[in-house]
Amino acid sequence: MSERRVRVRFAPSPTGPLHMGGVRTALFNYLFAKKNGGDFLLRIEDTDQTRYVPGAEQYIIESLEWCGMQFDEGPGRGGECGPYRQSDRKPMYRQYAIELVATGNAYYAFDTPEELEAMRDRLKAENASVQQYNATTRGQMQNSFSLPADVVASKLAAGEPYVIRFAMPLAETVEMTDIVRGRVVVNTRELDDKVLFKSDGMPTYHLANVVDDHLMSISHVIRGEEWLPSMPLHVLLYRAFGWEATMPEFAHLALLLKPDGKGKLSKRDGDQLGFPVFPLQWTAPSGEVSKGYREEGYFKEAFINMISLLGWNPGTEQEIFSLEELGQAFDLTRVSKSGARFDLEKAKWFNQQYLRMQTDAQLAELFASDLLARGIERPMEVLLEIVKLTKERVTFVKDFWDQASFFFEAPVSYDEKVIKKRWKPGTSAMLNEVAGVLASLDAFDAHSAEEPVKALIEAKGYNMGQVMNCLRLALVGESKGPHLFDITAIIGKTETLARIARATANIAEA
RNA sequence: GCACUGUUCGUCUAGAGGCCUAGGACGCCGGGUUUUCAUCCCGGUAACAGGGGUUCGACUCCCCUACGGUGUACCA
Repeated sequence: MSERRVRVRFAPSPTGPLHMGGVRTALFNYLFAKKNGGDFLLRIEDTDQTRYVPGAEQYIIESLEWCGMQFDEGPGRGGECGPYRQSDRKPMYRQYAIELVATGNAYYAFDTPEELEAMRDRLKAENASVQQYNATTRGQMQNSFSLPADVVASKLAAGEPYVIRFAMPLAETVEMTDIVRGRVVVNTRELDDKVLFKSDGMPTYHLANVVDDHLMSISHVIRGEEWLPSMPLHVLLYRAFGWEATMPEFAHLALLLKPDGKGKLSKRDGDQLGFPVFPLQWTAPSGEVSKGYREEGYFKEAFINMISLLGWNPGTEQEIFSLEELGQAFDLTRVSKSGARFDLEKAKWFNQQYLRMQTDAQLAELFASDLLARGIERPMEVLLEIVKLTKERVTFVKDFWDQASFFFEAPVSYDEKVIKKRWKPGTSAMLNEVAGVLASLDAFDAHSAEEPVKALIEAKGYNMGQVMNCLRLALVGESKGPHLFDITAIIGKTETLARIARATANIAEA
């Protein structure tokens, strides 16, 4: 058993963009594969053509790529067990369903949707505890267990629509082991005769999933908790096929919850929640656009790191992990049993941590493209200086503009609160004196400018705080930013003097 | 309704019967550094859902209740 090669798969259905919960499921699969030197496959489960959304599959692949989770086998990448899209595997499934019929584990059913509804209504009216197609009700329905063999044969020969249902045992205890939850016991009396093969010729999730996992030699099924209730069906299918010896181990992950604690996070939440639920921006066929972490300015490393710690922890106090490190540290047995709620503040903190890990040159490069979008171009040396001075006060690359726009544009307004507090009578005159000192300088680097200004303030007995803050107001427009003379050095003498002149001319003394 | 599943600070979590006066992180609050803002440093706030057992001893084991989640489709 322990000799078995680890092979896991992420098996989304292309009914829309992948949301962060899906990304986390993919990530845990990926990390488990890395940890165990195994394979990570991508399989597209598109057995429901009515829910197919154009672009969704591409979106899923792009998302995995952005996150750095390269799959070893999958659509567009190939592999020994292809194809990896269930619609492309369609011809393979029927024989498995028929095999189950032959062994008495499944049967043909001819009931129409109306008949099914009638059955459920009737059982409901009788106050039955369950309204299901199962061992006790199937005898009253239209199927190959209840109908005479010749009738069934003629219906099939006549091409009448049918489905193939699993014959769930009447009352049998199924004991299973889940890596996250431990032992799970269910009695089959609670389960129904699930449709395995649909009348449109496609398998349902249950059949396709089990058959493909078997054919692809999947060793561990790591999926969302919404599948926990169907684990017994799947286990029974493995038994019915005689594949129990190579049945994968199961691990059901607790779901990501909505921030208000009302249900699981779903695709439909879009960005109604005040934060993105998708890794990448998504434009629905309707034209509606949902935000993505990538477009919001998150580093993918921060996104992955943040998501990895939702429902898992390494057991140490380390919180910052590269994808590589996660692959070393990951352990399925340390996955928590309860659902996790995402915290935007923590996500921002992660991004800030990763932003600080970037080199100044990388940040300058990123800032440069942001500036370019604003029509601003500056030499890289200058941007490098600005980045060094402001990187400690930003969380996202896009924040650089808020923290550094005054390096490029003179303030258009002045913070009223600062004016009220600092711009006392005589301020303009003081600043003009400072301007006079600055105007006389030859060298204009931070040190050369700072010393004479301070000397002036001390010689005249001015209030250092008042002069400096007012000078900052003139240059920046508000009370923020790096060391004042680092600013003057970058914007230069001409611009510095111009801003002082404009401020003294425009700000009224309180 | 029924089945399954879960429940430690606001949030993510540590805790596998005595190491717990329940630890960390984010947030928040206070203080210090900074002539501004931010950073940084220091400190603080805040939780074992409730009730029964078992045990010398329960956050840890069992039962019940409450609350939450998922499932109950020819959807995945």
